[in-house]
Amino acid sequence: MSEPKSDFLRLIIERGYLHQCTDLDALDEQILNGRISAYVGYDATGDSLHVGHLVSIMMLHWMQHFGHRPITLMGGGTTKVGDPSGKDETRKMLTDDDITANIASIRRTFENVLTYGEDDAIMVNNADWLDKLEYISFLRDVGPHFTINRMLTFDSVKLRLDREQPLTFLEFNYMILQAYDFMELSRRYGCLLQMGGSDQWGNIINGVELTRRITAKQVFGLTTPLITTASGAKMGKTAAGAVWLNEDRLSNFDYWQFWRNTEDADVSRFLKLFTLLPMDEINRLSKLEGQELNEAKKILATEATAVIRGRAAAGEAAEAARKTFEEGQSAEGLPTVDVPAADLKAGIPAFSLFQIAGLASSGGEARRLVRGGGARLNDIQITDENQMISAGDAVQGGTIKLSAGKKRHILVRPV
RNA sequence: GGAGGAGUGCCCGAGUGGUUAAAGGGGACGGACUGUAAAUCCGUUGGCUAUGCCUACGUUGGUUCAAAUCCAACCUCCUCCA
Repeated sequence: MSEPKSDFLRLIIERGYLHQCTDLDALDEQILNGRISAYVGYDATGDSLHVGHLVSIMMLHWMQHFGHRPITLMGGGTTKVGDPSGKDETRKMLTDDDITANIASIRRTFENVLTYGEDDAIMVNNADWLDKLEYISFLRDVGPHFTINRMLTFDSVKLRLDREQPLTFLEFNYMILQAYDFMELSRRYGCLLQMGGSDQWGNIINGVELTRRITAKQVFGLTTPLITTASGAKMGKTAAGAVWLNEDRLSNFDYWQFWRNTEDADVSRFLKLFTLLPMDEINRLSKLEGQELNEAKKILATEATAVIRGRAAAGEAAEAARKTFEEGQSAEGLPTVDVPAADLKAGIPAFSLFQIAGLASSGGEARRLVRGGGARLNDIQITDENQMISAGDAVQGGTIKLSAGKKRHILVRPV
């Protein structure tokens, strides 16, 4: 395949977003011909996406950047069915209310990255059409285009069957519905392209083929690589769990810290994937070595945070980090936990307060933290796990700073 | 349907009557060293109203002073045969 001519494809290749594409040359031509619409589907199982979704979100952003129309498809309908990919167990069923709330919550993240509007990015919910499907007519329209033989060869199905894990008929239908989504988006919005992670390749292909067979239109699929860290770990796993994109799940400070703690070997790649910095700037930063590379990491952290949390939030997080780590003082931008003033007045044992602050998941863990010498109160090491901490320990600003290790800091605020 | 094997802590995996909250490894957390990196080294790693108590080795019941370990039934998975 020749070097693409469109800015969009050139950029995503240069920045490392491309894994596979159904027909790169033809897609390139379509993009050159004018504005296209492209979509990525997101599950509505949770109330926030996490960094694992970030690559595809960036793709949507770049789409819009180059004047195309990104569509965020929320799986309000498919979530009721459950994607069997990569799972051995059937998911618990969510209610319509849960799903609606999840979609609203996820949308808040997207609003920082995309511009929504009549003629801009749109968010659609596949429940809008899936909920209304009539079984027999749906079967007659779509059913003939899928053979069971082929469906059984798809990894999402095959893996489950190979392990003799139950796969319900409900879940078995997931891939058909996802394929149907693509066709529906093609019909409704002239959507030409579906993007997604490499694990979605099979599902995407189904949509491309179904659309071709029923509407005789060529649509395209494009996948992004699975991003792992240089050490081989899947990205975005921390002790606290996933690295959430929603602020109410993970503070701006902690989100910034996640990027700040990137391994040296990942800095260049992550700058390309997760920031909007121009390539010559990234190339310059990538040349930094040793201690200087820390500057690149700070830029990575701030820029990556700015994309998802906004420029202001990124700046505050960077400033809070600077004060905390470079000047060693407690800063306002640190994550804060509210504790009833009455409780604090009476005094709370140190181990208990660490647990309340979320720095330890159990009292025992908090006690161990203290015993190991990793617990600090207002930057002074705590030696007695039962030490009472009370309102009198509040410093300027009326908050109490707790630290677990060198990197995790929390301000406790009496309310 | 028949024969055999297996189910252990977050994960992998050792353990075949008491000294087992359960070896070892991974992961994670803390400490040292650094650059808020990696690598390395040290420590910790079920819960609690905590020098004690409670809960844990697929499930339920049983034997025993004492069970992850023995017995029975059941559930699940793997291999071979039909």
